[in-house]
Amino acid sequence: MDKANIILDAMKTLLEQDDGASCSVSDIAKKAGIGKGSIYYYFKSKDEIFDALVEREYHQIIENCRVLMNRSHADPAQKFALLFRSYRSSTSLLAMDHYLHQQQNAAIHQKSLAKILSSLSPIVADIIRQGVEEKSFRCEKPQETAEIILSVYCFLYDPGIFKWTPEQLKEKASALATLLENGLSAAKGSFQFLYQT
Amino acid sequence: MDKANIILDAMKTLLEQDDGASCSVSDIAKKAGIGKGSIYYYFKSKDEIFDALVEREYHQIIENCRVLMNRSHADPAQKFALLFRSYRSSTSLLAMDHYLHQQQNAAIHQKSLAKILSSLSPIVADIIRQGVEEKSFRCEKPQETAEIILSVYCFLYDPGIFKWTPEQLKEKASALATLLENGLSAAKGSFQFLYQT
DNA sequence: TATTTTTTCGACCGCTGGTCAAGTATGCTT
DNA sequence: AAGCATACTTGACCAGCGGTCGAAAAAATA
Repeated sequence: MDKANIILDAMKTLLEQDDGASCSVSDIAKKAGIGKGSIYYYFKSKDEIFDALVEREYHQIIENCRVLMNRSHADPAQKFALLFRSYRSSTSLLAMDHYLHQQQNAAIHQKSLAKILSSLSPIVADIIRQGVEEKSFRCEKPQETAEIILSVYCFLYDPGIFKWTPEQLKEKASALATLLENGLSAAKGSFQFLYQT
Repeated sequence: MDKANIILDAMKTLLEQDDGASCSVSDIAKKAGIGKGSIYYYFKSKDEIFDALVEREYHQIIENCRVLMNRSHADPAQKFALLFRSYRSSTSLLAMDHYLHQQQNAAIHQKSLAKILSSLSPIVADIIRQGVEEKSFRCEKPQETAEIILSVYCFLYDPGIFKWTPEQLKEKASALATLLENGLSAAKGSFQFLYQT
């Protein structure tokens, strides 16, 4: 296997340890079974390792979402729900996700949120465009609107940033659903899936 | 003056310098004209100094916003614009902002964003409620809706997370304005202030 | 085989946030 | 004034960090 990927695996393993283990470059080297200097032969900084890991871990998930959307012939509102559920279940399998929500991993967490938003937003934008074509939505700026929706999802719903109760989350989801239904001139109930589990 | 505030002043001064990066505890001590050990007599960690500074600096800004809103008798849309501009100009004076947008400070950055959102959302919610009373808005969940608006503002517009060009920012602001106008059933153009200037 | 190129390595560097025993200033009690 | 306790100050010191580097080993090329 690629040496770079061995390093990424080592880091991932460290991030998944629940004791909140430190994740220094030396630790990564030790876990990967190589010298610390070798790390810097493949990556030029620790930040670059972070970036590469985020890139690698989320790539497959995003790709699955993309394929799912391309294959689906459902109406836009249903596609929204489908995408939402697919993404939800994928990330819940990602053990790393849970550990990103710890204070000490705030930097990589932030990067991964940015990656998710920029990768998913074109997919969401396509759904909105389809909705506009089929006259079930009205929206002049699908890409930007998608980013707005996702930023709420990434930020406000993030358990690492806010500690909402399930009831509070439901209220927020319901408010978002209403805002979107009116904001996109969609049929009432189109976004019910957001707060129904 | 309070010793703790002298320390905070020293840190603030350092953060306001162009290079910004060098802000070690030793630097703070030197600037404050005290020994490094004394810092730890008043704060138990560097993070705690950060927290105290964020708390101190944002408290006044938020308070100003609150007073401004209480005194204003404008209609809700104008209040929105007023709040938006007041907050914008206040934070632009806050040189600290730049420091928060560096990788290594992601944790405290996240904390300050959360603080901003939870402090400002009740104020925004009150504006929405006023709009509902005056029939210029329609909204069932003002508090949650306020949080949604602010989370877009805190996350998507954050220069530490995303590197949008001014043009891109304007597009997003315009999309948000449209979404809010429709989402709150507000008059067209109510949220123009978001993307003008 | 000889020579060049790629890869590995850990001692080392400057710097960080944080600790601590020792010392000084302050104010209270008698 | 003297004795004493408490509040405060200090910089040398520490472990650990991300990152560097020259030397050595391994692999590729001739």
